[in-house]
Amino acid sequence: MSESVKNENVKITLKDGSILETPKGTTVFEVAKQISEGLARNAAVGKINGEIADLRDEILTDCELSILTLKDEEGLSTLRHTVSHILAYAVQNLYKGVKFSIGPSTKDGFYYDIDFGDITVTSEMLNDIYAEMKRLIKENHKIERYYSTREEALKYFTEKGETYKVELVNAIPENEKISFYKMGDFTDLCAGPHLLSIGSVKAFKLLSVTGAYFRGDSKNKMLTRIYGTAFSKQSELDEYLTMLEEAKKRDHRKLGKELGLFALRDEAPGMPFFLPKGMILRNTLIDYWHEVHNKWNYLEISTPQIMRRSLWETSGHWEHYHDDMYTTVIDGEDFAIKPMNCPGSILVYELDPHSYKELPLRYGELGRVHRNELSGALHGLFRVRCFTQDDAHILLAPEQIKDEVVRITKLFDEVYSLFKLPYKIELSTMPEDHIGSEKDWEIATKALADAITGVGKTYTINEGDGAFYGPKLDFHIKDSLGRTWQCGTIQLDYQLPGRFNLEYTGSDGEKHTPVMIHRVVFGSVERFIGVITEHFAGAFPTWLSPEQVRILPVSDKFKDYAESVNKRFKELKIRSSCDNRPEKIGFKIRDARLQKVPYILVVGEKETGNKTVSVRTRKDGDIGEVSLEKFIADILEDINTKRV
RNA sequence: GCUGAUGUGGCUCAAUGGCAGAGCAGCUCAUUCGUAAUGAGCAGGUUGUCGGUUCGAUUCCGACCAUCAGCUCCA
Repeated sequence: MSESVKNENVKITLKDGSILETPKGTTVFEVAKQISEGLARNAAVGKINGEIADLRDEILTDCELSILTLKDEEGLSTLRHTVSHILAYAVQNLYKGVKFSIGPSTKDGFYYDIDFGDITVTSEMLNDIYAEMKRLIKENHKIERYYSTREEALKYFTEKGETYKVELVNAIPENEKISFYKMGDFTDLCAGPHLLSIGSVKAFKLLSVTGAYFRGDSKNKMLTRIYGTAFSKQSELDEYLTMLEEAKKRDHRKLGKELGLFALRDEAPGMPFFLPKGMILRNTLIDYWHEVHNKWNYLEISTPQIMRRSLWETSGHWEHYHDDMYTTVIDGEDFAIKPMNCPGSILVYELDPHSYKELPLRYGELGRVHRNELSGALHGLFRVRCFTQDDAHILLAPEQIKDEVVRITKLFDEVYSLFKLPYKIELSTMPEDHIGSEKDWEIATKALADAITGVGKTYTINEGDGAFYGPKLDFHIKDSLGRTWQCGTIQLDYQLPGRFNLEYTGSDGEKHTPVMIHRVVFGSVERFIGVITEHFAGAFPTWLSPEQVRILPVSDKFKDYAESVNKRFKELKIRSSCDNRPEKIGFKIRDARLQKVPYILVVGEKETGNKTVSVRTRKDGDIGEVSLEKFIADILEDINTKRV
């Protein structure tokens, strides 16, 4: 590599802003080594001009360089990527005749897709593979990078019978270099970057084996995918594994059953039943939604479940969304059960002529939609076929977009903050299957980006993931276990209003076509309930708890006092109940604790005499005797401030 | 939809080519109790559905349905 050096001075701006000048012919890697021997030895990875790169053979002038450690997000993904190659190396050593596909890092770890031929991979085999990986790491193989021509690469993989790799080489665009990484006897096609050597891998685990299609296409052969994860330190790996266990305990499907929130039945796959307690939670959430949307000047509407085919043809859904729609025939004509609420809102807008003075016009709708999701994709409340979008369709003038998106972002912030859910914003751009001109898409995409930058937030770009009618902003919230969920979206739509010939009269007296914004905060009420169930581990904040207080008389003798307290709570609209069963107090407490009731009140002789209650909170346990009035003041404050 | 696994009282889980079992929950009785399980008894099942093999199927085979882990898709 060094013989190809022909650049002038290397002038590098470091992460901290300082500038480093080095003599002619220095590679970035050498600079990196100078800056921090330790870090560079492990990672050999940095960001050059903002792009993540393998530093070992990059020669650049005037670049900005930041060296990554294994703790940085990108450094960690490099580590995981390398571990996936070690996995493949171990498999190559242990099993003959296997063929390799790809082995990338993912958000939480890595995987490698391997064609094991007729062999079924068992968990014992995972143990063997793990042991072999450990052995290889101990041998601390160096990782070397080199390039080859397309012909050489094809020849190499064809001779080895690596048919998947041949396909992968063929898929590499003409102008890109074909790069290989070699560790010991294992050579793999890979764009990198990778660690310098594998000895620095300290903590990894193989997690599961599943099937996955080559290149994600179900027409291709199903390969064996081995999942694993890796961290820079053992303690971080342990923490992650603990988190996985905790997540299992919090599974909303399990909690939903235990707490009596919702149920799924074979008779309606993917269409949840809400049970009395789940209904209280749901209605409380919806009451809050009304409160917020009232405050931000939304007008609530409700539109029909089933509408005529012609409507969906005009909207484009009949053509672009048909596979996901349930259809029916009424009086010999085709109808569709709505998969989206937007066409309904448009019909409402069409009822009257509109002036620019009315805009932005914000229609809110808790619209129940049905989508024919793949049976294999159904999952509790997270992926269902029938759900309620907390939808809104905003019609406005193009020049109002930025301000309106800013307003929506503020509303979102208010809602997510209430649940203590931090979030990240993602901007999705034009997909292949789209309607409208590229020019319109460009304008729309820029408007969204500008609004977010305008409120001082940042976003990442998700190329080609927009809806078919426009670009969108997705809000990914992060729960208490650090998992992310896509909830809110703001979709800009220059297409639908035009398709329906919507108009408003401008200040110039001329007719103009409004722009439409589709947006949801919760995303789906059902899924949001699933998310917060896991986020709070079923211990909902008092304002959301289906049962806020449970009163436990110590024995039958104190039932009357318990009931009088209960009656008082009911008058104050506090959700309470009395556990009058002839059981011991310990038993009743256990039961109330398992149901995650935020306040448990024990009443016996003392409390009856003093007009007090003995309070046991979900959070702090037994906090002793408190006057009834004081308790009422406290719980009302908890509820009214929606304390989390 | 695809690949693989699973399906046994309300729940969690045993067992078996020959009468299906436990714990919890439920019901009854006794206990009236002070901060995470009082005791005794009773009841509860066409083993997901349909078909096949068999003297006999819950067990073996097939189809279907659902669920789970993924792929894919997405709120």
